[in-house]
Amino acid sequence: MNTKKQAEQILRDGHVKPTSIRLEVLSYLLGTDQHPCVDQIYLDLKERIPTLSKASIYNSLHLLVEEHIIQKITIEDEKTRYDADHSTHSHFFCKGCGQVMDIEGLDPNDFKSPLLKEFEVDQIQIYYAGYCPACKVQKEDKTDE
Amino acid sequence: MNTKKQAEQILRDGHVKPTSIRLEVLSYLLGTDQHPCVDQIYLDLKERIPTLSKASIYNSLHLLVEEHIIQKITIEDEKTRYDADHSTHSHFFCKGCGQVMDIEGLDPNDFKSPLLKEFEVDQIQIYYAGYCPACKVQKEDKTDE
DNA sequence: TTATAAATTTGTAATCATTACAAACGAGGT
DNA sequence: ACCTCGTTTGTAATGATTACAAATTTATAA
Repeated sequence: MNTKKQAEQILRDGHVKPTSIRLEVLSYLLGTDQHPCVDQIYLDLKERIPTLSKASIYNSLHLLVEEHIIQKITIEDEKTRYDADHSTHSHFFCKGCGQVMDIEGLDPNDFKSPLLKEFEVDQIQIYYAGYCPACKVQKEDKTDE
Repeated sequence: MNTKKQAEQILRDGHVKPTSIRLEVLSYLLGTDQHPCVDQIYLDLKERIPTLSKASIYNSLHLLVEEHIIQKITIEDEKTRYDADHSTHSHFFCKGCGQVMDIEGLDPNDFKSPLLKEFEVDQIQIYYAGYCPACKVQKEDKTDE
């Protein structure tokens, strides 16, 4: 559970200088499955690093995305979320609780349309929207109370 | 090729009052495969309707999305695009020319992960990012000239 | 260690898409 | 023609993101 060590290794492997803020941001992302937005990352890290600036979060995130170490999730249009897992997997956005969760169990090769033969595909993002199990039940029970 | 008539029919079928701006917006979307953003729609329609306000474009688009007549495309994070085709199909975003194009030839049923059994899935969006055939060639030829 | 250069981080101001909202407008019914 | 209600408009507010210069830290060389 040493995300700091893990982060340092990933940065070195990617030939990105492991500065303090980069380590903090990547380590934070490695330690959560919540797909946080910039504000969430900022507020949580700010508690331990009072001098932290939001611009630094943006700097680090942009660099990490460019270097393909993390990925952007643009499932909602108001704000961008970030994910330390840059492999091809899909996300579910719950309209009820607003959470974004990982959906596994899909083979990325299923998404290679023959129409893409002539394209260079760098990234595949699959988004589902709807209601997660908990919110679905709650919605159906809205006749009570 | 009468997108105005088509738009009117779709609005009536969806029990949405076919006001002038709604007809203009839906008709515009039906007549293009460019997945335009709000500004594009606004600028193009403004030429024929000088009194047009951007707020009206937002009003109409929001209503049409709510009524499932069109769909939002949030493949880029700076701006939202819109598509009159609300069926499940995928989009390719070209990092070279910035275009968003439709990719057909994928069966939506392939995307039903067993993990989603307990979920209520309202929408599936599949995004590819990379380089389209034209931009791919151009990129590879960058040694010339 | 100290001096110097380079990169990073910070704070603030600017930008830009989107939202909020009140006033003006327009179609349908009386 | 008048009234009413929903639509459209214009403008101001919001909020995420970007730009950028100053302050700070890190790396390098003497």
